Amino acid sequence: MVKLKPEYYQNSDVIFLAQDLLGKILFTKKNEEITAGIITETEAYFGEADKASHAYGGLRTLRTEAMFQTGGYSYVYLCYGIHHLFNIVVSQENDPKSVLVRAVEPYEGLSVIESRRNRPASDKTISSGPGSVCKALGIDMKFNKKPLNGEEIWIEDSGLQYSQDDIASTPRIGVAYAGEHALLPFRFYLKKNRYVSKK
DNA sequence: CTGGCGATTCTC
DNA sequence: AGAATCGCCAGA
Repeated sequence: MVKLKPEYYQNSDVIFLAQDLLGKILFTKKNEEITAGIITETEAYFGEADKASHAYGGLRTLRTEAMFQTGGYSYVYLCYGIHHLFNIVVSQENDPKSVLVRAVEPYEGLSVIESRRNRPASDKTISSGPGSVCKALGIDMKFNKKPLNGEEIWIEDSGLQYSQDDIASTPRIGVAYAGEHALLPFRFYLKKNRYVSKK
């Protein structure tokens, strides 16, 4: 397998990328331990015009700064004071589009993932939900604004291909405040995979 | 400076 | 159903 190249992420079609990233494999290396998961669920945030995005209206602050970088970087932030959430920044510089990774299927370093989550890898809740993904793969704020083709965190192309029939789409989770954008069907997941936050 | 709240999860 | 828990942002 090969790491996805920076050009892959510089596509401005975040709706396409959110679906195309399903089946790709997210790796992290922390304390010399490598863990990885197959991406099974994503959400697309389409930038300045998206009322559900942290970058709505072009809001550029210390927190959202990562999203304004060129595609191929990470955006990690803390939610509810407890949970880390991991996003893939896409498109070009100053176009703050991103893909939130909401669930993965454990792929490598299973024993490490199991001890981080204190449950067996066969339990589908081990890495379903954006906070759980980060805990399973050891992602914290130190992983913010990192290039996704580096040595700490990266994504590989598994070669898996899916058709539209394999992918379900629903409104995004937890964005009821986003007015008319709350209902847009920009959450995507693999229908046949158990490791999804909710069907 | 201060107050309210969030792209959530776990436990009761 | 409710708690945990804190950084971020808006408003004063």
